[in-house]
Order: sequence, then C-alpha cells, then structure tokens
Amino acid sequence: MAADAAVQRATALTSADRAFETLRTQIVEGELAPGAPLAEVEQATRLGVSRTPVREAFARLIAAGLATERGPRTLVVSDIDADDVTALFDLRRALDEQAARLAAARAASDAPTAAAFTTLADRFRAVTSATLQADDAQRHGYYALVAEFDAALDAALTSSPYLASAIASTRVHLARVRRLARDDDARLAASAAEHGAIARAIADGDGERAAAATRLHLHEALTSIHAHLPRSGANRPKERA
Amino acid sequence: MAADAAVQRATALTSADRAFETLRTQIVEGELAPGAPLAEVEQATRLGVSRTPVREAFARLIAAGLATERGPRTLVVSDIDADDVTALFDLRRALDEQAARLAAARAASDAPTAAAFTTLADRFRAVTSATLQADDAQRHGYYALVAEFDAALDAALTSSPYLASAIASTRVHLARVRRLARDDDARLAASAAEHGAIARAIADGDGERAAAATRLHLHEALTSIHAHLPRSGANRPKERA
DNA sequence: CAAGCGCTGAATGTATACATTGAGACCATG
DNA sequence: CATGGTCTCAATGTATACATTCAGCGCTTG
Repeated sequence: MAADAAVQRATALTSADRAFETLRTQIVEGELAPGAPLAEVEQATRLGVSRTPVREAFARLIAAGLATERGPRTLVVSDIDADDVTALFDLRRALDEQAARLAAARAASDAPTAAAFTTLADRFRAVTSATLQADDAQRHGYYALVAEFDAALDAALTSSPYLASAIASTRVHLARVRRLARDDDARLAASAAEHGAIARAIADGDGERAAAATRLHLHEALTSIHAHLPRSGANRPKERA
Repeated sequence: MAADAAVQRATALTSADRAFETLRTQIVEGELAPGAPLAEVEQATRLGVSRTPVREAFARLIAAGLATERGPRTLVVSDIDADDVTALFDLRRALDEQAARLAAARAASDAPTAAAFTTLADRFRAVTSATLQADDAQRHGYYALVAEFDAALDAALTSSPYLASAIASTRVHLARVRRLARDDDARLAASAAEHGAIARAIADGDGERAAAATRLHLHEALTSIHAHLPRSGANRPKERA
C-alpha cells in the first residue's frame, strides 16, 4: 500500500542522506552557528552514525557552500556577512534575470505555463500590507507563496537544467540570509508587489520586462537586507584566504 | 628549499584529491566515455587506493556534474549531447554577461585591471586566420590565451566569489564540449576577434558593451558547436529521469 | 626565567571487515 | 516451452581498526 511505499522510500534514504539533511537544516536554521567547527567524531556520535556517512555529508556541505575548509584539517560552518550577501546577489542577478527571460519565452508558447504565472500574479497582488501582519504565521505563509513561485519557475526551466540547478543552489544561501535579516511587513508587502510584477511579465511572455522586474526586485531586496544587517565588517578583517 | 616546499605541497594532496583529479581529467579527456559505469571497487583497484578515497572522489564528481546517479546504486559518467550544450549555454550567458559587466565596472575604477584587458585585447587581435593554422599546437596556444583571459576575469571578480565559482564550474563542462566539437581555424579566428571585442569593452569600462559582446560571442560559439555536433537526439529519447 | 625541543593525544586520512540489498541466472513447474 | 521463484553473488552502505599528522603542553637547558 501507499504507506508501505512511503516507508520503503523513507528507509531507502541512506544514513549519509539523513546526516546531510540534518546538518544542512541545522546550519540554515542557525542551530549550528557560522564558524562552528565540524568534527567528524563529534557529529558522528551526535547523529548516531559512524564517521563514514558523516564524511560524505561533510563533502556535500562543502559542495553546497555551507561548510568551508579552514586550514588543512579543519572544517567550519561557512560564515555569511554583508559582503557575502552582496556577492550572492551578484550571482542571483545573473541567474534570476536569465531565468525570468527563459520562463517568459516559454510562457509565450506554452499556455499552461502562462496560466500558472497569471494565477501567481493574482495571488501576489492579494498580499498587501493591509492583509499582512508581520507575525510568524503570515510570514511563513508568504514564504510558502514565494516557494510556489520558485517551483513554477523551475517547471518553466526544464530545458535549462544547468541554470535551474545553479538557481537551486543559491536558494539555500538565501534561506540563511533571511534568518539574518528578517523582513518587516512593509518590505514583505513591497516584495509581494515586485513578485507580482515579475509573474505578470512572465505570463505576458515579455522577457525583457520580466528581467527588468527581476533586477528591480533584487535591488530592493538587497537594499532592504543591508539596512537590516549589522554593518559590513570593513574593520573586522575577513578571515577567508 | 623551494623544491622541498613544492614536494611538501604535492604530498599534502590526499589520495582522495589525486583520485578526483585523475578521474576528472579522464572524463574531460574522454578516456572515460559518457555513460561508462563508475564502480567503487573497480576504480579503487585501478587507481591503487582503497574504496574510501574513491567514494570521496565520486561525491565530488557528482557535485561537479561530471557523474550522475542512475538508479539507486549505479553511478555513470555524465552524458553530454546537443541539448546539454544548449542548456549549458543558457547558464553561461547568464554568468558571463554579468561577469563582463562587473569586470568592466572594476576596470573603470582600477587601472591595473584595465591595463590587463587592454593587453589581452591586443593579443587577441594578433590572432588572425593568417597567423593561425588549425594544427594542434596552434589550437593549444589559442586555448591557453583564452585561459589567460579567464584568469583575468577571475582576478576582476574577487568581490563576487559566488559568481566566480559558478563560472569556474561551467568551464569544466565547456572543456568536455570542446572535445566533442573541434573548432575549425575559421571559427578560432572569429572567436579571437570576439574575445578581443569583449576585452576591449571591459578595458574601456563599458559594461553594457562588454555584456553585448559576450552575448554575441556565446551565440556564435553555440551556433558553431551545433553545426559540428551530431544532431540532437530528438528521436533517441533521453534516459534522464 | 625564557626559549626551544620532544612528547602525548586527539583528530583526520586510509584501509578493510561486515551488513544489506539488488540483479541476474538457473531450476522447477504449469 | 514459457514463466515464476529462489538462490547466489557482487556491489554498495556502514562500521571500525590502523596510520599519520598536527597542535598543545610540559620539560629541560642555557
């Protein structure tokens, strides 16, 4: 039955998978603070597995950019500061603009895609500062809507898997940034309007408008984040070779 | 002594590093053909190490996109066909245009950067179909010049490490594509001219011109590659879930 | 008392032994 | 003869034992 299949699939996850997921979540959620050392034996005992799956999980964390090798034999949780956010957005601008262009091109020749983004545009428009109070439930609901937008974008990028994969990797880091700089309700409402504009441009099949709307959104988001973030450590020398 | 230091650094490479480098090279060079299975025991005996470093090397190959998990317990060398090339260039366009823009911005305020790209522009201009015969030595020399250009771009992107890292990952795949579709000398000469135009625009600090020149170059390169490649298997259904 | 040397210990890097699962072949039976 | 089942085997997944290296600390000596 379906439950058995689900269990089967659940147990098909290896210990390495679980270790990676656990560590990834704890890093993104901030339970493992930036700079915290990642020792094999310590994490192995903590997660209740041997060192082998932990090693594999560490390798994936490094590949995802969530852990950094500091020195020859020391692994730490990646730091993330204002400069990193700027650098991350340099990449996001490149990826998201192109994604918006491609999604619009697809919507122009694929009715279901266009319909999906039309629906999303309407739902984003329904989110205003009036309906949105900055309590955690509302915030969570809004982020869920953004996640649906991201999923629609992914669905429109099936023919560009390299781009889709690169975008997916940036989303992990974005989740960390969100924890650092919590959006206020005004910013959330503005963000909803910007997302709506992007979705509408994609639905209309207007690639350049979609790219421009994306650039605008990213600029506003970056500005807001920097306003809410501790000053970039121009004094504190970054300890990254 | 310097030699000792070099040896020291060489021996500091772990078996996993060597295994990864060997496998990566052999995949890029085509010694390990696309679709070839990667078995732990087989590669371990072949490379003269145990399974543990091989496992780590496999994990890195997957992260780099050079190997793909087919089925729950089978790893194969990633395939690469005409559709993959198109998808790869969707990503490259996004990354390289942004890189050109950022490099130009840096050149506008950093004289050494501008000077470096001026020199590169001149060297690219010196490469013409007259001076370039399509023997392997010439081709290798030209690709070395392109590598210098890439290095200069990297140097100009120190403040955008995420972008630089994403670009570096695309270069690995580009090397594989080059093996599939060897450029003829006419294409190489045209490519040199296009690179020269990009370098000059960056040196002039003109970001939009640099981005446009990049887009043009990528379009021409993609067209040339597709002309030299076996037809995209629209009939052969791609076996990628 | 300070400086340099060596030692100890804990961590990673590697190898190998054990567990488990999946595929393929062979045999039995309808 | 085809089909289903079981059995074997080989490969991955995991755990653990061994090797190696580096950091911290104490001791010795000038």
